[in-house]
Amino acid sequence: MSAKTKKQPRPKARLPRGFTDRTAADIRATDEMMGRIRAVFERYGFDPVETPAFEYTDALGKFLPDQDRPNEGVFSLQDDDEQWMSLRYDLTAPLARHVAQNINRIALPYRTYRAGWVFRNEKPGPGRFRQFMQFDADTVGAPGVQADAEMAMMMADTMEALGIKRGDYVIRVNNRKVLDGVMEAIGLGGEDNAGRRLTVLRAIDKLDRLGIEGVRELLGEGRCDESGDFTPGAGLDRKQIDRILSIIAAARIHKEPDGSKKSQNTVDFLLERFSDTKLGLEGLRELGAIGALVEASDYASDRIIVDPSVVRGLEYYTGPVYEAELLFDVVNEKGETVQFGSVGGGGRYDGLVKRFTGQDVPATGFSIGVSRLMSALKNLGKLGTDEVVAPVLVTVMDGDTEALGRYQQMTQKLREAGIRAEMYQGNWKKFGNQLRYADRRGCPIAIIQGSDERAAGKIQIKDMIEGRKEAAAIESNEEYRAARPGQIEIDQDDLVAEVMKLLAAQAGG
RNA sequence: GCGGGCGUAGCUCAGUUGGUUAGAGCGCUGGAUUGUGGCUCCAGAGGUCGGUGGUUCGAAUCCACCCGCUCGUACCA
Repeated sequence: MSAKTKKQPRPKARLPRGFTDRTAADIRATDEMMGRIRAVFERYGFDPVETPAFEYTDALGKFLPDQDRPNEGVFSLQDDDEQWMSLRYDLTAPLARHVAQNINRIALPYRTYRAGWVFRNEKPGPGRFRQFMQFDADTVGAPGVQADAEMAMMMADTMEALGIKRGDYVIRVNNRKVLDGVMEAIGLGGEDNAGRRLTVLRAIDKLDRLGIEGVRELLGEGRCDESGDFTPGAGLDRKQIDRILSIIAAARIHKEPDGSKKSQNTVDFLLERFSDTKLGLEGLRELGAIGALVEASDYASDRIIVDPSVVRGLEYYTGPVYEAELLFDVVNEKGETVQFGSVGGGGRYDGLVKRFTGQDVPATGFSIGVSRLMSALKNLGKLGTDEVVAPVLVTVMDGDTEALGRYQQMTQKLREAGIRAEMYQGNWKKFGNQLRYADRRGCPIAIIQGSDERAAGKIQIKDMIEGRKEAAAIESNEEYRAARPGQIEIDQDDLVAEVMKLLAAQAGG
């Protein structure tokens, strides 16, 4: 036996991990969601703009393309001119590139939105994919906190446009300057401590999952998880830890529902204790201004609140940061309760355009995790309830060209009347298979015309839904096959009218 | 990265103390029941037993290493 006759191994039908196929229901649900989000953004006066999935790697971030791969975390490849290109990992960095490149043509402040797939080359997990969709809005060239306040309000409106009730979500607002100020005050300022500051921020970011005690461990010596793995901490002493914990606890202290003053109370509380650095004071004043702005439009207390524990994407944010959080529990397919937490967030990134142009172009924006939010909404029953009706199936009794032409003509007539319709394309010789197909596909109606009906100028139309009910009572096979449940005979000239009538009756009942 | 669990047909799994051509159910395809969804019956396709090396007369089974999946943890501009 030569190698030629040896069977070649077949490729395995499998997806790269962290990627997923989208079903018809997912696609339709996403389209519906995106339509609602878009309507809100348009109403706020934002215009769409789109950038491609690939960017030159240096435009995305901070990398040196002189290694085998520019950076973990992004998918990169080398173009035929040996330049490194990467798939975008968010929509903000490409927007900064677009604005920098077209700065002379764009009227600032530039209010813009876009949706698109982003890619992260990271280890995936449940609900975490390596390709997912984001929907972003940004205001570029707006230095004032009113732009940040408006973003938070638009996020709130978007949540409600998606059917999430007030009280089922909250927009939390913080300011990076506040935490930076505190860290400066406890001796973590300066270049030397950049690494420790990052460790501190990461520890705070885990508050939701690990609780206050877990964060305390991570701020100190470190934490040992249940698998025995040890995470080194920031190595702060007790006084420093208490100082940081007291600020992130401030939001909880002011959780009593005493109405619209909540955010102002939090800010006042923080001003009393944490205004010992210039940076921190500036941050708190900005937070106070945002609180006053959202309160003026009546978004305070139950929709947008100040919360000093919000950290967000650490690298490029320079001022206010905000995060949309779902407050209800979601039960997944396995019946487990999942806390969805953050479904979107953003903040001010004053330095991103400057990377390209050297000029200050302050900007603020946010991103909605469409895929994540969709699975939450799906579980909540807010989407996919009104299903698309499957097509009417025109069955095939005779497979010669002339007969096929007649069936095709019926199908076209239905389509011309605006009815979803298809002619059976499988093995027509097994009529049972045709109805089985119609059944599984969820077809509402099957159209049947054999030689008997044709000779009489008739057509049988079968109500698949009614037929299923009637068939359930039948036991013997002979009877079952003879019964033709749910079926009526009509004049073939009345096909379209009768189908429309039946569809309307099904939709009504 | 680190730690735990798991790899046999498209899916869910069985496979004796190591023993001959590796099985089942579901699904798929074709057929029977005059031209009707469920039911029943017949037939068929589908497997480098995750990979490589070793022990052995003989390995899906035992050993080593590797790979993959999965859960936790870390990372996530």
